[in-house]
Amino acid sequence: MNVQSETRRTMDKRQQILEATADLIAEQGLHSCPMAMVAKHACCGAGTIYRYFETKEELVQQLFLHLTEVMANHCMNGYDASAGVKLRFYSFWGNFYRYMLEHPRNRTLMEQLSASPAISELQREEALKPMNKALTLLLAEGKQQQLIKNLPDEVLITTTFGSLTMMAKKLQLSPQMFSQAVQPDDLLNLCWDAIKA
Amino acid sequence: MNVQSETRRTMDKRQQILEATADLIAEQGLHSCPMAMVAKHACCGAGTIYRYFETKEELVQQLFLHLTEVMANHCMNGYDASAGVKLRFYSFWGNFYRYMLEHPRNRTLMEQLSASPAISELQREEALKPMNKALTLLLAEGKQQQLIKNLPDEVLITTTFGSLTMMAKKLQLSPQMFSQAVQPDDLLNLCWDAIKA
DNA sequence: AGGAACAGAATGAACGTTCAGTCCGAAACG
DNA sequence: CGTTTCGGACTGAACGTTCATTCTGTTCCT
Repeated sequence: MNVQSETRRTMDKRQQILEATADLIAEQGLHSCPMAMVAKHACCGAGTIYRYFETKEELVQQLFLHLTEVMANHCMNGYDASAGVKLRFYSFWGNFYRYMLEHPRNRTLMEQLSASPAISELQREEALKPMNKALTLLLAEGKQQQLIKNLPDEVLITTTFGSLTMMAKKLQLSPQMFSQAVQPDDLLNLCWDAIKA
Repeated sequence: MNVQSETRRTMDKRQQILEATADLIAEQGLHSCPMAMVAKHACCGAGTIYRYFETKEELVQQLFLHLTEVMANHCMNGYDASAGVKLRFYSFWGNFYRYMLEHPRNRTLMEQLSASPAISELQREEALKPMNKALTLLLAEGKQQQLIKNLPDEVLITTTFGSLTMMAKKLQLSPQMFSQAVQPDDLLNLCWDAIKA
């Protein structure tokens, strides 16, 4: 058996366990997802999980890293680094917002894990670095062209991130509170108005 | 013993237990705050807690309600319902943001409890209703005067709330990421620009 | 004295983790 | 080619720990 298929076989079960964990945490919360139930949902014995993850804590951390990576990739979908500042802003954050809306399970998970002490702040920062790289370039260009407020990048990123995240959360948890449909473009306009000079 | 002092005496111990719970959850997270430790920090026996709260779950819910109420009150500090729209906006959200910055423990708590299945979405909505009442009036007036975008109130509130909440969180958890000091007024300007027509 | 409030040891359930044994495919051997 | 041996992936019952909750005896107040 070559390395490739060995890796594949291993990855598959690992992936099953990660998926099972994701489903359970999203549905019931971190504290009511016993390893025995993860095992059941992943169709394996409890002991098997420990062949792939040293502890439950590590399992959860790996899940978080996996999620973040997938999300960051979605944000960069069709991102044209040579396009204009405003267009790139809409592309990036539009991808982000749509991802959150279309993957409520993952949205819930990221929220739960981001609030949990199971994930250290350092891990969170590390996981988001790739996302921030593209944004830093974007904002630098925007500031230079005087399109964007001259505030620290972290402020511009954090406020936009916060707005869209909270909106996606509200729409998922209390859709009945929104009498009219909410257009993603309205939100992006709102975020753009916030940071534009 | 009259009703008043009976209430007072009871409230004091109840309060101690709530405070102890708040400290422990904020420091270690919901899952690592055993009742025995709550009792120790509240300087009482474990059994005593059950004289004031039926279960741990109820204790946590009461804590959440208490926190929300205190915070909502702070937001209304010095709120002059007859002042102009923009001024009221700055007053309300300025109070909110400052409260979050100055009470990091409570901020962390609200975040943890808001993400936890221990608190139902219904409870969360109920708790925030008083806050929303003032804001609804404010936004209606702003829209009428064409100062504010004609979007659903929930959108305007949620995005502002999200921005400020996320900023307070970032500043608390990763202060080193902000090279320059962040002026609250800069943030409020940013939020105002977001929602202004 | 009598009753309410309290403390903390006792209880039992739930959970993460371990480990002794099973299973299965691949190599080694006849 | 058929049989045996081997190794490691896998299982799930069992273990020890931790925790919420209860219970029983004690203290405090009137």
